[in-house]
Amino acid sequence: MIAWFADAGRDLPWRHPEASAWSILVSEVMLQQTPVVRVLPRWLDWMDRWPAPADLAVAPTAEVLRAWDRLGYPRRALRLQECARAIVAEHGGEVPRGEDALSALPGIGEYTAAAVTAFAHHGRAVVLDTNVRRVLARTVDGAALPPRSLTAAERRTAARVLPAEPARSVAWNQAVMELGALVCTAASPRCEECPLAGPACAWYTAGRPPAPEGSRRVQAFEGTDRQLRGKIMALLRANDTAHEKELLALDADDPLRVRRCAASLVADGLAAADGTGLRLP
DNA sequence: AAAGCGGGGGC
DNA sequence: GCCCCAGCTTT
Repeated sequence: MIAWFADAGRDLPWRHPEASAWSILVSEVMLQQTPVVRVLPRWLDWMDRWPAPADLAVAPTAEVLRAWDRLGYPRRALRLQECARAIVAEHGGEVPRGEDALSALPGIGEYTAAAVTAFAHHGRAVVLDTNVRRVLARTVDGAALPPRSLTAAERRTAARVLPAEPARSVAWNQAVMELGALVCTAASPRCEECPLAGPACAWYTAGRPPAPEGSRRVQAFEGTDRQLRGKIMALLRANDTAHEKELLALDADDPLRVRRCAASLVADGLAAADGTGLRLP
């Protein structure tokens, strides 16, 4: 798998040796639930503008939200700025080492703390993202897909198969994640390209049995508050402000819903009240 | 453990 | 139209 990665792995800027720990942390936050191809241009622009935590810490939040653009889940942008401020205030402007210290930062959870430890600090950490979980579910458990939410059993499995030697564990984490992203994909895995196709993969050996019916249920999006919040944020990014009339026009049939979403954006710190309308914070 | 939280691209 | 994407936070 590590040999496969050396040959087939993508050349991504946050994987370059000169990438700072902060730039790697930023990439990990942007990549939370967002595909690489969509992150790439935003990350380049972001790191150009705010190369260090101290730069982002003092940036106007409205500008931060505009730079986040349409990466989705804009609360991540707020958390990232809070994270930068915490790093400046509590860690002298340097990304702290250790998963506990990292997890204590805003917007940094179990996965991101492990990923920063592995990829920025080259330490041994159990990195369990959606790709790693799927590869382990297939190779170790012979299942088409991992459980819906991360289980203790998955953590045990991952800890057991992770190489003991730190440098090798980093290479392993990088390789298995990339294998899941490029080859061992959720919908149509390319087993013919996979270095593990054969006895190394329990699922392949079992004849690639399908996942149980209805084991996945995606969140609805059309017509949800999430979608309307997104539309409101798009207005604010474009114009800085949105008048009440523009907001209500986003869902002419349900002014209550518009007000509810506007209020929730204010509560989240993503927008501020501006007369009867909204503006970026 | 489940729900809420964006947005876009692949099939 | 459905499914998925380098998850986190709150309930």
